[in-house]
Amino acid sequence: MKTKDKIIHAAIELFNLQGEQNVTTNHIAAHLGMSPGNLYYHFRNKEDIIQAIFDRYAEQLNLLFGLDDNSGSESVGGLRTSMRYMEAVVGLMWQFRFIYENLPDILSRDVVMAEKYRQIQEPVYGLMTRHLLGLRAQGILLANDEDLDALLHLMKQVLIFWPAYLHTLTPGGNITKAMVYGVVPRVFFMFRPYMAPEALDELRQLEQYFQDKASQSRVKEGVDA
Amino acid sequence: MKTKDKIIHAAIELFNLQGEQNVTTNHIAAHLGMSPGNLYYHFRNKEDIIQAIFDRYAEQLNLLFGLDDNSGSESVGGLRTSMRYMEAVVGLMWQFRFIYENLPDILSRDVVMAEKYRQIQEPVYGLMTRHLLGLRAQGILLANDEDLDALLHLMKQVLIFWPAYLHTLTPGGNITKAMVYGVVPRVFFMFRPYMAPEALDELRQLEQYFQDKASQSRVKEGVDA
DNA sequence: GTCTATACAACGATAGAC
DNA sequence: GTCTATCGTTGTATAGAC
Repeated sequence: MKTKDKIIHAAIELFNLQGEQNVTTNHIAAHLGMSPGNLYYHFRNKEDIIQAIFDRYAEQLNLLFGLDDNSGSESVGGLRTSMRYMEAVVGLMWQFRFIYENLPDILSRDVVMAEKYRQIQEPVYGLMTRHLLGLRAQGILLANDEDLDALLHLMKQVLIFWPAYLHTLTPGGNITKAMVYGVVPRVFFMFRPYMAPEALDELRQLEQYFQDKASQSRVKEGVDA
Repeated sequence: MKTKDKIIHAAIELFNLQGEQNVTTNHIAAHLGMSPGNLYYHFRNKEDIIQAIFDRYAEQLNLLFGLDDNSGSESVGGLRTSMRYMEAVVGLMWQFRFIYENLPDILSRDVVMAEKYRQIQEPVYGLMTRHLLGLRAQGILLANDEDLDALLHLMKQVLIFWPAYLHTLTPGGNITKAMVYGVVPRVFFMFRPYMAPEALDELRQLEQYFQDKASQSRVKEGVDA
């Protein structure tokens, strides 16, 4: 693994564990048994490191949501696809939780990153809009345009700030992957009043699936920290 | 006005305007045309100032939610009371928005404040639980215990992180009071599927009331910054 | 590429005169 | 109560040898 990658990796780990603001460039270097000077050979400054992490985040996001394949054949998908999206979100939320935990702070400190963030998120919400419209076309979701939009934005806010919310609830401040999975039933709860009765059964199954996931990761907690 | 109060006042203003972490004790002193030494005569350190602000916040919260009057005569109230609560929340969110905008950060930096925060919030959510149960008893709200609890926690998260969410949406990062009012229709939207049909009309009136409020403050924007 | 050593700036906080 | 002056610490970042 290249030194640059090692630094990025260590930075993510320390940021997640101790909070981005509590981790200095010296900490990162020390954690790698490396001199601060060496770190600055590979990165201009701390912001530069965070930006590199953001790029990784964007990469994974595009990959998981299939935003790269410009094959034009975007599968609308049913509730199974919704589930895949939720898994992607939860995975990213865990992997890059320091971003979610201090979003306003990180964005307000660097205008470039704020712009980058919005450009990363935008296509995802385009995709989600099309996905919800698809669910409605299939008769799974029963809602007018206005309600669909409200649901989308509500979901957006709840998802983005879920790690931050967990952070305020836990005294020590350390959240677990199982806790992150806890957002799924909440999102489903918001959609339930708008689900077609026939689809409720499948939704229940998906909810069960996520509950199992949550307990699985509760067992192997710390392994994939 | 006593110097101590002036400092608190200035601190709140600067924190709200520029973000708590971007405001140093020197900035506060300079803003008041005062020496740093003088500021430190009145407060032991920066945390001390923030704690004082927290105490003010708690005071106002207790006042607005009537948590002081231990007369035992807690009026359960209908939707008009819900409205009063919403106004209280929005008002506090605006007045102390820097707290809401960087909650995880502020709490993680100071364990004492984290505990204080939880002790401030707790009775409010007790009150809100009783209020929602009251609405159900009056036939305004139709939901089982589980759904009521889910609604409460969802509302809690949406409200607390509304200013932070707005912060991520606005490029400059400066939010307005009118924008803060925007959370009200979202909260109402979450409850709508569980409202009794007879109550929907009154809900619509309340929504109109808040829309007017929002445009009013849009006009006098900056006056009560 | 990596190290040691160090410059530099910012901020928090204090001492002591008035 | 308020000032001026200043210290100490910490974190960012660079210079220059290896």
